[in-house]
Amino acid sequence: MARDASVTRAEREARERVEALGIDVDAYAAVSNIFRVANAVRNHTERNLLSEFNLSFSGFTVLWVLWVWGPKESHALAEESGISKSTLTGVVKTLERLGFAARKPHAMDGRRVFVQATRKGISTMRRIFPRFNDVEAMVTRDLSPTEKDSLARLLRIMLHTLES
Amino acid sequence: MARDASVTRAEREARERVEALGIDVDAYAAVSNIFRVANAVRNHTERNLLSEFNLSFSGFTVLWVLWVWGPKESHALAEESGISKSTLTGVVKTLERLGFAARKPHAMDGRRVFVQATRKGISTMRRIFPRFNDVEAMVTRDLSPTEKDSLARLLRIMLHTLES
DNA sequence: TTGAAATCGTTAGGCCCCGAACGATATGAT
DNA sequence: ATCATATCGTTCGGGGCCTAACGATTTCAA
Repeated sequence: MARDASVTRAEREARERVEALGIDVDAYAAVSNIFRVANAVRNHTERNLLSEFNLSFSGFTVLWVLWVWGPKESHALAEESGISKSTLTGVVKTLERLGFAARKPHAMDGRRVFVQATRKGISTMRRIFPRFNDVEAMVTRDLSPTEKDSLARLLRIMLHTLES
Repeated sequence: MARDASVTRAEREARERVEALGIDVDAYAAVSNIFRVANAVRNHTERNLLSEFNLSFSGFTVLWVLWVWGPKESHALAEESGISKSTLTGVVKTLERLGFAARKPHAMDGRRVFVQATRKGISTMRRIFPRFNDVEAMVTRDLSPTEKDSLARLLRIMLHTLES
């Protein structure tokens, strides 16, 4: 089947409803499709892969960060995972219950806490990540390598805009 | 300032850690950046705009669908909003409490329920949406119109892939 | 016409999500 | 040495998010 880049029905309806308001339609189309894709991929991954390991998407993300970066302090781990400190507290509790991560107090500073992946957490990530990447490859299978690269590049520009 | 499309520190670290595993790096970069941007924009919007109206991002989305499409049955409204039926039940409760939406029983079928935006909901959307679009324009301000269009097009291809 | 099957929206249970407030700890100026 | 200030991670309260199970209703075949 030829790949399909046509505007979805929802998007078309929305355009008509909103056209009169002096809206930046290009910006709307770009951003709303980011949400749609993120939502769809997240749900697909949770249902078809992560549920098998009792991991939420956030749990997976946090464990992934620990795997890539090694032990991290809570505030940095939350920042890197894109969630708040208070959310991280709950997610780490879940990861501890599953045996995937552990807390470690800071030697010099009684306020700080390190979080690290356990051996079980690491070996689990080694099993999950290739399959997670299979999903990433699947959802981008109708894009050429150049287009994937271009997509990532455009999104990176947005990230830098947001950070400034 | 010249716009910045450089690879973020996190992404660079991840690549090094993961390179050995035979990973599709282009797919990884594209998908992970979609999540990063979606997360950042969602949080920014909730904090700086929607909180003013006591709306969550989902509440906004549902109200937006009702505004664009008019009254809808629950299952279709959930589908269109990208959330489950059970989540919708809670979100509509909140919208009702805020006076933005109302339930209406189906005349012929006792199982079905219509949800519609109230006058207050509609007038509120007319105030919010242009400001929401301002955010969309802001986060894409470093992309040319052609690039925004290209971004939306690539994402649409992914959406169609996911739906098939 | 009646009973099994399908289809609604809701509820139950468990986790994620945030901001605000809190207690514990550390820092730094006096 | 002390005490105000800053900075940790956690708790609290209120929503959002899912799947599974449920009650109510409708459909349709026997």
